[in-house]
Amino acid sequence: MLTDRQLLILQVIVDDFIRSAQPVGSRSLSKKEGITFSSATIRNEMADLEEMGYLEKTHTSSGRVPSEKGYRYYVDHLLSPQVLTKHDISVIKSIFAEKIFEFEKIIQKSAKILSDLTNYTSIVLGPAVSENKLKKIQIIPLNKDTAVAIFVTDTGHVENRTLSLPASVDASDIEKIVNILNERLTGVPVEDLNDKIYKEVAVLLKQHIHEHDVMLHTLAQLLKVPVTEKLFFGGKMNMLSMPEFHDITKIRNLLTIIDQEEWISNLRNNAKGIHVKIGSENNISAMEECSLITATYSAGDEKLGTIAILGPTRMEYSRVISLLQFFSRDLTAVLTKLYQSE
Amino acid sequence: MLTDRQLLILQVIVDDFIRSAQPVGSRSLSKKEGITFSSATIRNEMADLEEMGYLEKTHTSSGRVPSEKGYRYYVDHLLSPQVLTKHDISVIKSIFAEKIFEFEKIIQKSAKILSDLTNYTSIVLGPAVSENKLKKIQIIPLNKDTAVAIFVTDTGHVENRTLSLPASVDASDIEKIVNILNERLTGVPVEDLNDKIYKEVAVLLKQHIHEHDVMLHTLAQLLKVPVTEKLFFGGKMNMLSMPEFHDITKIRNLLTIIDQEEWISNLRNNAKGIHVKIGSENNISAMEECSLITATYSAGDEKLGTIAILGPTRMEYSRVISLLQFFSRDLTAVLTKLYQSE
DNA sequence: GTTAGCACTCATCAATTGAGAGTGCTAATT
DNA sequence: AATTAGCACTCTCAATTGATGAGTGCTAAC
Repeated sequence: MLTDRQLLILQVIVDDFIRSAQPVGSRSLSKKEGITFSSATIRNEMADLEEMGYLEKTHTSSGRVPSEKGYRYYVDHLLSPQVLTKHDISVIKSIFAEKIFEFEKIIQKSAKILSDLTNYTSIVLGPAVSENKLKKIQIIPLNKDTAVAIFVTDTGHVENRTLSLPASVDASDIEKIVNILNERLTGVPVEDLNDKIYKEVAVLLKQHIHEHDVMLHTLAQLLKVPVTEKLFFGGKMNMLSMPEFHDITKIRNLLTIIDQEEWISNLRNNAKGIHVKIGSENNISAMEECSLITATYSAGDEKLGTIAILGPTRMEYSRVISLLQFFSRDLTAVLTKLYQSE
Repeated sequence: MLTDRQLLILQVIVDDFIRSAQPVGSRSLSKKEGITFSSATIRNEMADLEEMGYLEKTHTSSGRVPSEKGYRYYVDHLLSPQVLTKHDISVIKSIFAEKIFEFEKIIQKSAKILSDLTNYTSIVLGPAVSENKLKKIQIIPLNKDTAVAIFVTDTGHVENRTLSLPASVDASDIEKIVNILNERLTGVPVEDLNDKIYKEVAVLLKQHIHEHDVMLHTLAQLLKVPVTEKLFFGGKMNMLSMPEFHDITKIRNLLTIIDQEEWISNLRNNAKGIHVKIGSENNISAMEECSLITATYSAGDEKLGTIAILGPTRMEYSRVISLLQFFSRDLTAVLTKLYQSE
């Protein structure tokens, strides 16, 4: 167990390192406010903290730097919640100031503002479309053998696909198909559409449409294409200013990873609330020097999406957590009000 | 005017510098194949070329580097068209191999493949939506005071907006509105929609709809939001590997510019054919060490979009131009075949 | 238990050096 | 008159050195 003095020293080291990105030495530490003991004492304590794995040295005679374990302890036990400034609050409120409510615009703006406020990279995930329920399907012919299929979900998400029509299918057929689809598929979650098509729609198509097998195949093809999940970034380039990423190859790896959407979609599975992943906890080698703080937002009780801030492990945890907390609460309030009118 | 020997020297210097990124000295040049004169002669010629502005020195006793003027001359007069390898050709052909024709997918894939083939950054612009003609408008209510408006254009582009409905507007009103809109606006270029709404639709709304003024205002609001032009990037991070961009701040400026879409939309105004912009010809300070090669693609005679490759001024002009030429011809052929069936 | 003191380590910076690649100029060669 | 060999000179780059300073660990004194 850590003594009070060790906790204090750990906290001050982490705070200082977060601010300066420089290893913290015993002498400079001893001069800090609130530190009443000498540098020698601090050295002894530091040695103990290092042995326990909370601190590290960059080379034999450098100051100490927090280890991942150190950050983890700091986040779990030593974090003093930061009070947001009036400016922070007003900037966040400004996101919701616009009159026309366009969900996509809101989360896009959120990504921008969160990265500006933190100077880190922000990632905002929209509601998982695959869980949305279908509201309406339309098929709009463009010319004699191409058409656009449009799917609208209950949250207002619009998905569209181009399809090629069999030569023998005419306008009245399409009308019939669209009617069947809407009748059978309205209210069905997007992820179940493919199933339903085969189970329920196939039979009806057979009864009413000449080229039912070709059409069935075409429709199924359309639904195979994964839906475009809404996803916005802010401040991708902020990482370039961090001293820990002065190395071109590191930056390259990191930015390349950021652009890959696989790991991001995993964020959707996060439980409600705020989560902090530090360094290797992210399980991605290019992100070993990064921390990721995620929060969720909801409408009523239903979790809709996720907001994340990506920064160096030397991240302002306290500030970012406060910002995310405040932002997610605000966004949830707005969305709850909006959707309860349904 | 330049002598044949000066032309030869200029060409070899540019070729060599493109390959190595190292200043070219007279001695190493004299050993090159096809060079039959001594290093001293070359030094004299180099001095002349420098005086005329085709070459530069990085410092007093370094080798020579092509100047912008040098590159310009090289591109305009010395370029030997590069023959594409079988591999290049088959990779490009593979873009069009898929059966389902989804335009967006094709240009997205094109961006990826062009950046892989060149190791530069590729930018692919879809057809200018604002010139598309409206095919169909739909308004789909989500709940009692929100709805989604969907616009489909003749090229199959789908644009959607969320709108809030005045309380007094009911389903039958919406149906009427949609009918009026479709009757009056089908075939109208997207960029003229706003005009037409006021000129023609306003009157009709007044006759048939109670809340015509609110609805008119809402509709006009919707059309004010700029359309989302299709735009895809490939290999943004390729620039990080170029020796000329080893400097973090340069990279930061460049990547930040790339992400801004203003300058890219200007590319739409390009005339048909291939264009090369070298360094400061781009009129963007962060791109002073970059060249941009653009090509257009069409369907039949109608220009649809633009493809661009962004690389360092020390770019493999010959290869990139050949690739773009081949690619744009192929894409145009595919699109022409597709749209002539209308 | 705490701290002063000291020997020691290591990074960083500036100055120095030598090698190498390159130039410009001049004088000799063709 | 054009070309080239030769040479002095310039500049970069990498390696070396030494001084400085921030830091540590340990020991002995408080």
